[in-house]
Amino acid sequence: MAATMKDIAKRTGLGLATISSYFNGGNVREKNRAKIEEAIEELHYEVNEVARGLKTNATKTIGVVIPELNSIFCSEIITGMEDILRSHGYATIICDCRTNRALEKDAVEFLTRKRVDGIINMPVDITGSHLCDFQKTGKPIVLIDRRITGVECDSVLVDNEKAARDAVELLLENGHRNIGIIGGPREVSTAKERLEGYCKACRDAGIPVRESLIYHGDYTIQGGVQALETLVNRNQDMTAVFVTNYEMTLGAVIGLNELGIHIPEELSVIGFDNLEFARACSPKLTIVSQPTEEIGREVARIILARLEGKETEKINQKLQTEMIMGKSVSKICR
Amino acid sequence: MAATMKDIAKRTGLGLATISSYFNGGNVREKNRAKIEEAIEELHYEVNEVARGLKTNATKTIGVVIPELNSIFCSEIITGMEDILRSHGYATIICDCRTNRALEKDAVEFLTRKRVDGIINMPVDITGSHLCDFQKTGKPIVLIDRRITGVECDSVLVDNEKAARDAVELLLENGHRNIGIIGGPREVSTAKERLEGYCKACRDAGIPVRESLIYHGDYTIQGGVQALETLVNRNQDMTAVFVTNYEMTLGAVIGLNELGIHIPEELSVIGFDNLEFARACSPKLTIVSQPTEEIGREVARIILARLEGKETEKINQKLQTEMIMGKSVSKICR
DNA sequence: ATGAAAGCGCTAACAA
DNA sequence: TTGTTAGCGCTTTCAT
Repeated sequence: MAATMKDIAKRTGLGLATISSYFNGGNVREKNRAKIEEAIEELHYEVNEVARGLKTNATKTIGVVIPELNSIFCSEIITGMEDILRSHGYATIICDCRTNRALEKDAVEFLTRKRVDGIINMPVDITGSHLCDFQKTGKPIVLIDRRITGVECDSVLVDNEKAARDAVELLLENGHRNIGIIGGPREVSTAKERLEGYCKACRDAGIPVRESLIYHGDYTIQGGVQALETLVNRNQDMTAVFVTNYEMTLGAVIGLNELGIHIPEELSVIGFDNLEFARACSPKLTIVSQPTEEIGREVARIILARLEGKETEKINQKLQTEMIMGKSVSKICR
Repeated sequence: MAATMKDIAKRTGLGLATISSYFNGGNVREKNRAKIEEAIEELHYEVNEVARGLKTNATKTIGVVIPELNSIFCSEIITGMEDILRSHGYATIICDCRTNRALEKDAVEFLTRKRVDGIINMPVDITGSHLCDFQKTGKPIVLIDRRITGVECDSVLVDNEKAARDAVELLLENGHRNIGIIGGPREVSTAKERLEGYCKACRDAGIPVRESLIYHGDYTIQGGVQALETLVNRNQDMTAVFVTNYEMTLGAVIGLNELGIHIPEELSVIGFDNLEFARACSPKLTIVSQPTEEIGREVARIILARLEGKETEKINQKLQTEMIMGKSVSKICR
């Protein structure tokens, strides 16, 4: 068995309170401090955070529930976030719910039993019903990327409408009129907002929105392949396509590749996320880039503030995206 | 405050042991069972796993320490693994140590304090010194992907030598003689083995290994870009290059792109991992593909077996890779 | 089948 | 500053 504080007390002849005080930054006489440190060394003592957690009712653990770990948008956010949280003594338990509402609910219950101090969630269930019980514990919840209807809590989102508007306007400026969009699932807020940006940009340019140019994808690679094929087949006059997340962008490029369609001569493309992938495409892909690092940092900052009891008003951060110019958009002269 | 077993006891008039027995599959009279269930419902009771962990000396939590979460090889392995572990009631705390030995050591100590029941590690420190103290607890450690020298434990590896040999032999069969390799860090076992496979294949074909064709990269994207540029510059006669992980493959493709070198006319390429990226390349990239899902499954299986006290002998799994044919290798006629 | 009580390793209130 | 002690919520004997 591992050494306990009792062992240290016995070995040093001190009381438990002194040892505890030592670990919690209290005042301990220099002599005793040395004794304690020696004992720790000898016994290879490590604080038992489980026991501490039981007593303090705080596990120093944050639960993270996301749709797909194996998605670069998620993993980039988590990387930065976890770094900060760990440096503040918090562990993160990550639950990948495979874009499945039932699994998402399971994950939150699981984390509730684990008594995590807070939950960070990129929600799949837009009603937020999976979070209701946890919220009753009074512990903080921070939402990433997507809005939900049922639950009021802090969130870090991206200005998706503007992101899409920027992309579509770039295409319009280059003379494109028949622009396809590979959107996301109808119920996901980011997808709605991106589609809305697309529609607004078109309308503002006096171009009627045509249903056949809109494809509601599922944010997966294979979905992107299929979306591209469908759009190409049913729109002979389409000269450009805007793809609204990374996985589908990858899928669309695969589709174009396998159909032998050349970018940008035959079809202009604007993708989403993953700068490095964009650079690896030939010609380099023009993309909308989300500030994943910043999202991770902000989420960490917000939940830490809540855990320390700061911040009273709801925080609803909205971050901006950036267009990264490549060579995948051609100029059309009429 | 959340409800406790005491609250249920009070509400049902039963003793604590009965409630506990109910939760742990013991025999409880049907009448009482119903009463308990009603109370759970009413009080929104959720087991406190922290308290349970303190008592049972098992947290039902596994620590995972990896070099980079934001690497597809890692995230694919973790995805499958976490799925299985969670379905067995285990949480996974993931620590991304940023390919840094000091952070890796910190992570293991952190997990030790958290009293995780076991550690899964894709090691950065090849001496394994970061694992020594944890190993003394008698809890299981499973290594992924890389060998270490100091510590004896279960591992799930890949046959890297064969993987590299397959790739190089394919190039040789197609008439290539001046084959470059973008290898990994000298001290990492996978890199050594892949380089060894490259060297053996060359020697077996009667081709002397030329130092200038070997680049020791760092397994990062930017490292891949630089490696490719270096190899191309110092080997005018190089007709093919073998890249030994995904990030560097992405980097190499970026480099080729930016230098305007065509695959495979000017340079044949064999990459590593990420089938989808390979499909998105034009022409489709030929790659060595590692069985990430299987690795994840095996790791989960092994650590679960250990946790249940099964398995006595050290397990050293070695899985095979697969060549996925694309069109990035040209045939050279002489 | 159920109840009473001890104790897992820690913190914190109180006393000294 | 340091020691004593109660108790966090659970499991687990040991009785009954």
